[in-house]
Amino acid sequence: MSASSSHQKNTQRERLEAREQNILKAATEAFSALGVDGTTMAEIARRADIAEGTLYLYHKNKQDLLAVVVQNFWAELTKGALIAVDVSLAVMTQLEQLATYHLAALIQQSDMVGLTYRARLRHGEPEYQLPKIREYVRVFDQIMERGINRKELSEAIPLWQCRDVFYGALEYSSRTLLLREAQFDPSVVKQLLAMFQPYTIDQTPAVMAGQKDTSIANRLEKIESQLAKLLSDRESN
Amino acid sequence: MSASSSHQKNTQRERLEAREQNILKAATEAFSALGVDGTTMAEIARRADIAEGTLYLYHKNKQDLLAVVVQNFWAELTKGALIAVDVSLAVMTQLEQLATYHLAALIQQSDMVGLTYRARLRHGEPEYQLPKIREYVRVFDQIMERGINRKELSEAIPLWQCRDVFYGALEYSSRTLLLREAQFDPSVVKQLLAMFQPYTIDQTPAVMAGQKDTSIANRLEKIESQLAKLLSDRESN
DNA sequence: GCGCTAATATGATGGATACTCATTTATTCT
DNA sequence: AGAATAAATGAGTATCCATCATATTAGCGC
Repeated sequence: MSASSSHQKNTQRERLEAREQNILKAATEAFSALGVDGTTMAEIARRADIAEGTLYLYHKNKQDLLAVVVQNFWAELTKGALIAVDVSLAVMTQLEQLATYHLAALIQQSDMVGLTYRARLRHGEPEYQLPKIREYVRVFDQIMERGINRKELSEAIPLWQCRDVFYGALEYSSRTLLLREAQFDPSVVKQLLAMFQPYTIDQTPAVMAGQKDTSIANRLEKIESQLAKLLSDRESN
Repeated sequence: MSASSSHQKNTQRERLEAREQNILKAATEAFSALGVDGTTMAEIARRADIAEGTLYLYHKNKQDLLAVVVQNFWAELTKGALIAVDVSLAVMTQLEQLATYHLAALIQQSDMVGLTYRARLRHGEPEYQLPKIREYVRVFDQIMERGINRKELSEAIPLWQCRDVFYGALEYSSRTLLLREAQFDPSVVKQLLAMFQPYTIDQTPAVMAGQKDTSIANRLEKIESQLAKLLSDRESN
């Protein structure tokens, strides 16, 4: 019996955890499918197979439950982002990986993005941002910080401004892509990265610059120096 | 009395219009101050000095009233934007004017931006955008279109992608500025414009190009003219 | 001015729902 | 096993959106 009892204790804890997860899953699916206003607490309880009152043992109110759902979404997104980015590669490549992952995720899970807007609107607290979202955005910051540390990115612009342009452009792009019912479009990422090209610092040392470097800045620089040489040669003649 | 009667008819129409405006004003202030969920239809009716039922003669339901409030906001914003932009100036200057106006307005009226997110979330219709918002965004498009027509902007990038980066960056910047409780920051606009510099086509003739211009377009142009000169010299020799 | 019709306004009422709480059920501890 | 504690329940309450039968007002021919 003591073994059975300890086993029961275990399953009890597990059951609580499982119930918590059940509620989260039920709420996520309901909110996602029916919208916040279209989802009643009764419906969530029904889907989680518990009584309505039980919901309030786990979450203070509907708004709180929504916040948990949304936070969970962004936490998962952060996990995925960290996997999608290969830290060993060039920083611009990392940015491309993250941008691609981000844009695709936002489009694919646009309903969750909608819920996010709704969850942010707590009244009273002045423009509060959910911690898990902040954490996600930090993934962008970290890559750019890394770029500066590795001297692959110019320090000319404040990091947060770079991040705002990058992140904001992607977020809005996902909205317009959805509006035109379009799928993920890699050219959006390409163009955005191109705009950051001027702030990159080329890593290939002059010695091993045998292979082509197609960055515009580099090609221009090479042409300019060649021209300058030609002109000075001409003058000396 | 016929004069009085016609006058009354007039004031009657005016009273209807005035009542409409009263409701709009009351709803705007209430939503803005108390949030959507914090505002009851009774409260709006009280502020507009009418009975609750009367509200429904002017607006189908709460969500509809919110939509009207939000649409009105963006319509006003569009008016202001058209005034803030001087069409006779260089396109990049127009973009700077619009960006400045836009960023300042979003920060100053952040509550309305919050309401906008809420109004967009009609369930059923798939990711619908309010027409007045679309109209506002078109102001951005028009400037860029003008830039291409005037050969001040490169056609290299699809216009809508440019617009997305520009608009999205500003929208997100306003959010982060609010989060750090900062005021309007002109450097945000400056930096954003700088990122579009590579896509501008310089208008100043080569003669007055004394001062350094590091834009890629300009450097290219200079190279081209130098090359042309070299070649023509070679031929004449 | 006066009735008649149409338009407009009202607020009591219904229905729905978020949240509470007294009671019941399950689990833990001795 | 039995007391004590924790968890779950669902009927009940307050609130709020939206409706609708009724009341008020305006328009208009005479």
